[in-house]
Amino acid sequence: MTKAALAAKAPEERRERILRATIAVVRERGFAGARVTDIAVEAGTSQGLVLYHFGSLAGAFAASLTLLEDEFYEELERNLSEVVGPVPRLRHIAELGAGYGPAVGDWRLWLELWVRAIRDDDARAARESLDTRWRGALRQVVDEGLAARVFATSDPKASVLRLAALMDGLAIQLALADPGMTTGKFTELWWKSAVLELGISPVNTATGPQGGRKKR
Amino acid sequence: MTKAALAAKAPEERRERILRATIAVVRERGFAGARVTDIAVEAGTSQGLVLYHFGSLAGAFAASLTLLEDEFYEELERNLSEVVGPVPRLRHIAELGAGYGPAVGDWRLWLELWVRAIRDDDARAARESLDTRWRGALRQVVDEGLAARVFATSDPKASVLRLAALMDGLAIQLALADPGMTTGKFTELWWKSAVLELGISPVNTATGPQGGRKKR
DNA sequence: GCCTATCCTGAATGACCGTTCAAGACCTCC
DNA sequence: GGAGGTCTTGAACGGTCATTCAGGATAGGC
Repeated sequence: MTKAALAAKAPEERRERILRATIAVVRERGFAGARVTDIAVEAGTSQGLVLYHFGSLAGAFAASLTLLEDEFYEELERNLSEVVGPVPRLRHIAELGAGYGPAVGDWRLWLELWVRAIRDDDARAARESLDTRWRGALRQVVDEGLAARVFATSDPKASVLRLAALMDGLAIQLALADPGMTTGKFTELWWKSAVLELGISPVNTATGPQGGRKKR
Repeated sequence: MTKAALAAKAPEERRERILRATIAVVRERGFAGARVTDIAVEAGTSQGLVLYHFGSLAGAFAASLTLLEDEFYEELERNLSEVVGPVPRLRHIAELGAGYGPAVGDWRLWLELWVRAIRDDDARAARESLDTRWRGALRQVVDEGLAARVFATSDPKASVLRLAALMDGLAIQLALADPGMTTGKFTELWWKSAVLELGISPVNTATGPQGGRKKR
């Protein structure tokens, strides 16, 4: 049965490989430039199989969005759990945005998603869900900070909205490699706004003392 | 000669009409969805003429970007001159972003430009120029305010960067009609940030007294 | 060990669309 | 008033894909 079980999983694995390939290709060429053939090659299968599983190219796009959502959620949670205490956590978020990984590529993917969301309902739903979740996470950190009295804001919801929007706006410049924008500047610009927005006192600004990053 | 002069202008007028049509079509369908035929129909001419003037569809896109830049500059200047004094001017900017016109459509065009800028050099150059100019205008207002001692910031450049980025970020939500985002909220969220960022005292917050909008 | 449903392939199909082109209109300048 | 350039047209061309399809492989149930 072990062999059977493994074998039974094969089609499912193929399917997922195609979804990952779809995301990779979109990241590379954008929705507008992604071809069925590109996806098939990237996934190491045939065009036919892409269509067999998802019915159409648009279907593959749509399906890949839900994978994207799932992974985003997962990674977000993993990332935030790495760090304790509202201030370090917020600082961590500032650094996450700049990303230690292939952040520029990721932000480009985000831009692609925004534009697709203008005209495609699946994309619209996905980006809305992603954004809501993301703002929710930020909100949670803010609430923690308020409860601990290290943050102060009269309108947490508005503060979160602004901080989230600021990150998107800075991300555009990062994604487009605007001259003068670097990951370091990204982090510092956002962090400074967060400090201002949430009335974090300079005493609390240092990340060292009350918690801090675990590593990396 | 009057008739001759008018006639001589005709080709040039056609050309410009095509460029405007190009922008209109891109606004409507995005770069990815804009066809030569769409542009021709929108401009009331033939496909052939579009290619005759601009060599290729990409050429028409590129040329339309410079028209876009020109008009953006012009409108920006016109808009800012409508109002005097740093605080009212800043407030005016907050309202401009939300736009009393077809702002949502315009922001969508902006999104399109951002994504195209990822892979197309003309678009990259255009958006960079647009953005630089825009930040320059904001900077000028900030400097005015600093000189008049109604604004206070330790790092005007960073403040401008943040306020510009925040506007872009909020614009995404406006463009995508994120539930809960309206033009009114857009203005207020941004304005509140500007007040915080530039240390505008509540006394100066009211737009009425020392200058204010002219009308509309 | 066959049978059937699922999975998979890649060649064939056909639509779409950018670009080319041959022809004609129109203007200007001589 | 006509020669020669610039404009303008729309039909024809050719390339690029998404999608279809006919046929195989594979595997689990009988």
